[in-house]
Amino acid sequence: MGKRQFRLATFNANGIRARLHIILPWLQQNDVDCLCIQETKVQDRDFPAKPFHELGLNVSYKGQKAYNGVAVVSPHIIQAVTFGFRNEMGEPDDEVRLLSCKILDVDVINTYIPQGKALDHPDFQKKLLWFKRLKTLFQNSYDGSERLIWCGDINVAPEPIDVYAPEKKLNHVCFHESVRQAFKQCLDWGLVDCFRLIHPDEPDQYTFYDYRIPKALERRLGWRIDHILATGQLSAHLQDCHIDLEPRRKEKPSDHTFLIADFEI
DNA sequence: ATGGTAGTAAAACTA
Repeated sequence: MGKRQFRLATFNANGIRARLHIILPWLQQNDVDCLCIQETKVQDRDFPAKPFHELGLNVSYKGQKAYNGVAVVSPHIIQAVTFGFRNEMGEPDDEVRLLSCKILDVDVINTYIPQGKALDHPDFQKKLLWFKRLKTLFQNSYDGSERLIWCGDINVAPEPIDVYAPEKKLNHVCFHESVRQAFKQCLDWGLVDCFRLIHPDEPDQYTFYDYRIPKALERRLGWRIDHILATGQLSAHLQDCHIDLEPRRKEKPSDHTFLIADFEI
């Protein structure tokens, strides 16, 4: 394996058709090997594949009307694409929230994890279960020695430093002790938080700013809920990881930002 | 204590 850079980015688009004015110029200016997108909010027959192809980029995607949807964009061949989990019957489940693929010999798992709605809502139990299913997927499909990246909108702020006013968020579905633990137990399989590896204790580093909070960015009222997690042998070759606030500076800004990691592979 | 905005897609629903 000759040494080369591998740049991966993740972005919750919150409607990919409404974010092309952000995503397409960004792809031209940022040489990524893989961009993972969540919340495309479009069914496959309406997915805007053409503008990506016109930039010489490949794209794999699966979505549904109005909600969810995942996509991967790459200048390389997107290999071994699968969607969702497999149940006991071998049937796929949650296909519009999980895209697995392989790019340049790096295994990539792009996820949009359920937000959970409320602690006492059935969706929150589904969210907790998601982390168990993911750990099982890691255990069953990988041996830990691969170059594996799990990324996406994880909908968890892992530590108090990862959200504003954490003392007021203890019963929030993205910060409750149970969900933070579920996330951590998943990482225990053998994954490292790339952002915190580079920036161990930098506060006010957020990937999401709620539209409903006026001047959230200026007031630093955000969450670090989008993540890039890498296996040991990959994280050992992590060169950089940073949040790109470009989507917030455009007209029609997005509520999430780009998170970017550079590896040497 | 509640609502604040945005996307999808056609009235709510999700975040």
